[in-house]
Amino acid sequence: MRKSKPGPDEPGGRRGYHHGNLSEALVQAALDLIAKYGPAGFSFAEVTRAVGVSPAAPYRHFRDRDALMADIARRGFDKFAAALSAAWQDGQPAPLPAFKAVGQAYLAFARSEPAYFAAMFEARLPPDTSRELAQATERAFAILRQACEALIAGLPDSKRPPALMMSLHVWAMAHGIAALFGRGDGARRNVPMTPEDLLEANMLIYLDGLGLGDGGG
Amino acid sequence: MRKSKPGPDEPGGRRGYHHGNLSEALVQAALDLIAKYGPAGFSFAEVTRAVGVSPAAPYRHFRDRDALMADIARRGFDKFAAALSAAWQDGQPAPLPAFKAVGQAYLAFARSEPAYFAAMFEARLPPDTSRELAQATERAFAILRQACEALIAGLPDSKRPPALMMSLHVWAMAHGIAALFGRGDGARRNVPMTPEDLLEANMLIYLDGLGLGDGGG
DNA sequence: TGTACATCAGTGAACGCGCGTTCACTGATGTAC
DNA sequence: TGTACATCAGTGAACGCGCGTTCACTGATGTAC
Repeated sequence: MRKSKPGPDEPGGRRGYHHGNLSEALVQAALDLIAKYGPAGFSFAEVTRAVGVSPAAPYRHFRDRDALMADIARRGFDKFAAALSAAWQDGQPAPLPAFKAVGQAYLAFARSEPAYFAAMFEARLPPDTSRELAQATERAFAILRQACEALIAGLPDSKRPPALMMSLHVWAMAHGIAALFGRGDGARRNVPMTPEDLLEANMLIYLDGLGLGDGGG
Repeated sequence: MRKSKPGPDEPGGRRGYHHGNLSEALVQAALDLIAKYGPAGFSFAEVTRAVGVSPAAPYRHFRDRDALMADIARRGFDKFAAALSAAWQDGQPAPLPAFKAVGQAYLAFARSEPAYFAAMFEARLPPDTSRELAQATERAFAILRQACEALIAGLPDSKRPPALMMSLHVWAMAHGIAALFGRGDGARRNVPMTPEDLLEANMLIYLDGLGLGDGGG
């Protein structure tokens, strides 16, 4: 029922009904702290101080710290799915460039939303934390799979790799590069290539290996 | 100077000089806690209780919690380098199977040493934490690079990819699969392939793309 | 339109707890003579 | 071999602090009539 109430029309503005949109404000404050100190770097109490409410206030919205974290991760996967989907553009103008754009969108998300990324992948939330989180994760992965299926469609039947396997590979390559080299925070390693170039090359070589290279596809 | 003192000959045994090998014991206790609760899941105080010493004892060995964590990560990279090196076997009996073994060793390490793996990659230690840590990381990566160089050597000059780029790709692929699907703790995702099979296939397709496939190499 | 009431978001004080860190100390060990 | 001394790993008590969580409460809002 919580979700059925309309939010404030002006983003960030108060509506005058007590705090207005406390749960939203708590999420934003937690994101700021995660961006600065990592997913373990904030406390429930610290978040209430940042928002300017009493330490008991969040209990009206979240059972505990983990529930807040899970909600942040869920929102993160929703935004992530939207970003990947926007890059994919239903495979327009052509599957290959659209596919590359999805990979770049993965890195762009990790860099521009390090707090969401950390909540999604580094918060060590148990897999059964919430249905909403699992479903949001699934929706994001579905975009990758969709892009892989469209690319595979260009191959003759006998040379088609399993779409699930290919999408897991793509996820792993993008995630590996994002996790090791592409995070927005200071943990970046010193390598003489941008994560973007590194991933682009990795994808091209992989696609070549599948027979989907520029020449062969 | 701390390191010049000989450790106990019997592993885990006390030597009778006060605790004996407290810093070792602190590291082991911290590893147990990290394995259970993640890299943020232990406190200095908790570690002293597990070992059975006073809360002030660790200060003789580690400046603070972060210094202990950095030492654990450094030890982890040393063990990791040793594991990769043992799998590589100087490229014997042949570069390709030895190379595959390195990838499998990456996954085996992530699974069998989740606490070290978490300290190495998920503890968010600042990159300038310690020289020893940076050097140990470099030594582990050097094994990957060495394996890539040996494989590349089988290609004609004009078709050789840059060894650094290739080793970063290999690192990213192995790390992506380990991080998403191959950790020893409960965070595993439900996919219908083992991480080992997934990585093996990913590497083969990538090597095919480089012209290093079974047929072409 | 006006009033009485139900709802429930947020208050603020309180609690017990574990934390990191300090300090002067103790006592086992190693060694100089 | 024996003694006196220096070293330093570990003690244990103490501190102030921020934490999560509870509770009866208050007061703004929405609504029934």
